[in-house]
Amino acid sequence: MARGKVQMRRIENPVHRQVTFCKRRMGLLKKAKELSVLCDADIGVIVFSPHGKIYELATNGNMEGLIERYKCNLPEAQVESTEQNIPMMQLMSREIEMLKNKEGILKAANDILQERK
Amino acid sequence: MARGKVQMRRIENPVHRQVTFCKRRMGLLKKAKELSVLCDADIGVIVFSPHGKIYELATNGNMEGLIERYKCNLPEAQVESTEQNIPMMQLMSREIEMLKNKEGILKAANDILQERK
DNA sequence: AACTATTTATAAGA
DNA sequence: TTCTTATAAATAGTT
Repeated sequence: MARGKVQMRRIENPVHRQVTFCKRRMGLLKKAKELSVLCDADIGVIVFSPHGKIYELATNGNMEGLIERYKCNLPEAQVESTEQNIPMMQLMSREIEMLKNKEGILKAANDILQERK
Repeated sequence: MARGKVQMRRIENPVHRQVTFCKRRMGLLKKAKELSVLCDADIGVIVFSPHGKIYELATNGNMEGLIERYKCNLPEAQVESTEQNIPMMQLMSREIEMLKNKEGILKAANDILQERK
């Protein structure tokens, strides 16, 4: 956003990524607080870093309460949502599968380009 | 933030407040998406409007899962985290990270090839 | 962590 | 709500 546009994709350089994460995370939480104050809204933000560290903001000071309120307002059927009961391991399995698929697609694209060269 | 600074307090004019709510809400969600993509983070945002309407974003596409993950990582909850699953979860975390790195390398290779073409 | 050149977000107006 | 535009704010690259 400054001194050059940024491409909307994962920053590969770990140092650069960490710095940007820190800067933008602060920016995001600031924006959330501002929206909350200016417009009288309740806002919850949860951020999981790539390494699993959690950063959070609940403008009403209570994330648990905010989550409860969120769940109470979900369309009826979701109370017994299966998603809620899916163990973490299953979620991770899905992510791994998705990433492997992506990898396959990228490799294929790569191969095609190399042949043309 | 433009054509005049804004005071950090509730906007009293209802029309003005509604317009600002709409604009800034979109801005907040955009920022959250950007942070997620650039820095490989999972982010959940829940916004309750003053009238109780809910706006939400879960960058992994699943707010329920994100909330579960959040709850699992709360200090109180960590006690009941079954030790049995920890080693497997760590292995899976590593695999996910490795796959993401691979993805980045492949994308970069792809870009280089495309430029040469 | 601080500094700026730029990009982005957005307040006010239409 | 949507568009425009002047200006405030955020931030990418650098030191």
